[in-house]
Amino acid sequence: MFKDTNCGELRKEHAGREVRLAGWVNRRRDHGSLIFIDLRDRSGIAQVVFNPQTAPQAAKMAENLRGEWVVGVRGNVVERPAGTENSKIPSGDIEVQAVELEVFNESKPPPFYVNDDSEVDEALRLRYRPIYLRRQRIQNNLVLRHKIIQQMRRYLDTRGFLEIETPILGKSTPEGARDYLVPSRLYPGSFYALPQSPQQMKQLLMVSGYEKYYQIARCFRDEDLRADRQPEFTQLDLEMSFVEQEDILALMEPLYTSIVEEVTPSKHVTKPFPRLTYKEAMEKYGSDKPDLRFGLELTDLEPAVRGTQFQVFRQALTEKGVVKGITAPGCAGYSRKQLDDLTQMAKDKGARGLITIALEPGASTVDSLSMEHVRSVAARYFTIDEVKGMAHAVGAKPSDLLLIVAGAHQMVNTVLGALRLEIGKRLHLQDKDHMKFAFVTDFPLLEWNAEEKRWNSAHHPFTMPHPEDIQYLESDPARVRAWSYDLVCNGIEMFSGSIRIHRRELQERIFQVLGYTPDETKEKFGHLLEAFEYGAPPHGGIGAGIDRLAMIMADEDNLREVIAFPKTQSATDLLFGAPAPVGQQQLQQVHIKVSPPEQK
RNA sequence: GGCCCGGUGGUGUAGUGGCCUAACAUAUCUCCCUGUCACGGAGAAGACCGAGGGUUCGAAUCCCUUCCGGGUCGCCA
Repeated sequence: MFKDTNCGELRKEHAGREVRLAGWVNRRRDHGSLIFIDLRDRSGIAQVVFNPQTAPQAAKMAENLRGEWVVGVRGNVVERPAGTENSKIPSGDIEVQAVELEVFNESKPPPFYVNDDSEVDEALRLRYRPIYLRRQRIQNNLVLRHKIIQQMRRYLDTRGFLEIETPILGKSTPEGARDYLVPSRLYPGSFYALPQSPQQMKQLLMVSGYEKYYQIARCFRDEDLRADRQPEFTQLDLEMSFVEQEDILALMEPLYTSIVEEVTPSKHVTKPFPRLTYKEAMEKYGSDKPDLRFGLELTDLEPAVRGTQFQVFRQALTEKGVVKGITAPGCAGYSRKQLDDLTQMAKDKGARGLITIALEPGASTVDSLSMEHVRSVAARYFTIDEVKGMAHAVGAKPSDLLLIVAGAHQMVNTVLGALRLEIGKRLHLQDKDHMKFAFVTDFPLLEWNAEEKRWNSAHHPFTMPHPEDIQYLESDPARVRAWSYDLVCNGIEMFSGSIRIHRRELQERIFQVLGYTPDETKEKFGHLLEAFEYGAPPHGGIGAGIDRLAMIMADEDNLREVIAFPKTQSATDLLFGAPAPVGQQQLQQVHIKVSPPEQK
């Protein structure tokens, strides 16, 4: 070993000891003859002093050191002279007086600063990833990620779970995201697909009697990227036999609370996790993954405006739509521009428009409001009682702003949900140190795909319908609730899971509702259906995004900061240059002929 | 595929029609400095403004095309 001590672990107790350190030159302070080096390794930083009087040769060499050179130092740990301690670093009470210096490797000036957290162009972060990964911040993030995964393994191991690996080379299945394909050399024209998740594999493991399975599984989806979506990502994939929904939730809640408590104790977790049904989530928050760190709930305003003369509301109500609103506290003073921005946002999400009503602070209470305190483009259509009624309903006070959307039920919820988040953001109601988890249950089993004119699985086709609703599978598919559940946190989906179907007949019925012919079903899912004929236990599980969990625990707003080697938004790897063309010979081996894309 | 934002010395920014022969900070190089810790001081070098085309007497700045990065809608069972 070139080192016997980690830089960041040196403390007062080590004074008097001779140590060998090795690491990178984080900073150099050259005082002419005295030279200070901040030496950095994974553990942190230690100050090394080169004194020409005590170690002339090392001091001479030290004059040439520059940032990011890799060096080894032999020296003596001493307490710093009184008054020169540095309280900013843990090893700041001591320093190492160098006796001997060895340069393992020099470094060109790095393409960006390693020793601070300054902004770096994303392309540079990716192009020079090995250097970017030296930064303290991302090292912390990767350590945090490691700890999350360790806690998962620890927790599940003590509860009798087995970690079992499943293949990466699998078979393409319909439904879901676009697959990444891998051509077969031995079978011309045939392809493997990389798993979108090990869903069917883990269900088969249940059939095999493993009862409690998990895996830290890499998943692949060939869809467009987002700040919180990479083409390959990591899931905690988990499945259990002989369980009901309640058993899974009871297992998962302590897992997540223990992760946060162990890994980021400074963050606050609300226990127990609140639960809401999909319906409640949509009605109150306009989202199936609500951010519960703040209120501003959506409220039905129909009772307050039932008799209104305002045509927009009347029409919405006659057409079986709804009128709902939220309060933006203290926003009555919003400018025309700010209101226009909100209106535009509402329109982008599908609303015909947005009704804003500013309650100016002139009145002391809602009841003492008069029309002169009400600022709204629709003011002249409302009676003061209607305004008061709406204000009471959404809990608004003078100086607040009401945002109201009328129209089709679902659209109104979605639009107000987006506005709610926007107001929450503007008013800084999203506390990063609060991990507000919640379970969302009772999702619909199916969703109508208007484009393809057929029913899609809301979760996936293996989800167990609510037993009470099975009778409506064919007659009223939209009415069927699923035995599925999500965990959300701060407006982000943390995991998604369900109780699965374990009987062939029911699974076949579902495929039929999804529009598959018996032949297609047999061809695409025969292996699973067959397995169900040999004693499949009731089972269920989850798939949990590990990258996203790490992201919010690390206070990052982009997945790339918690992944060592991420891809760009256009799914390229700027470090390796992937994807890249391959030679003719390689293509021939896998029987691929490339046809160039059509010219525009 | 649509929409939006960005690309200026190594890095991060400023400059949005003439004052730009492009500014500032930092990094780099040279010299000085024995208690600094984002050390300090003096000096030097370094970009023709992502690329191509156009408008104009004049373009980093306006327009078009294109490349790259980012955000977002669609998409993501």
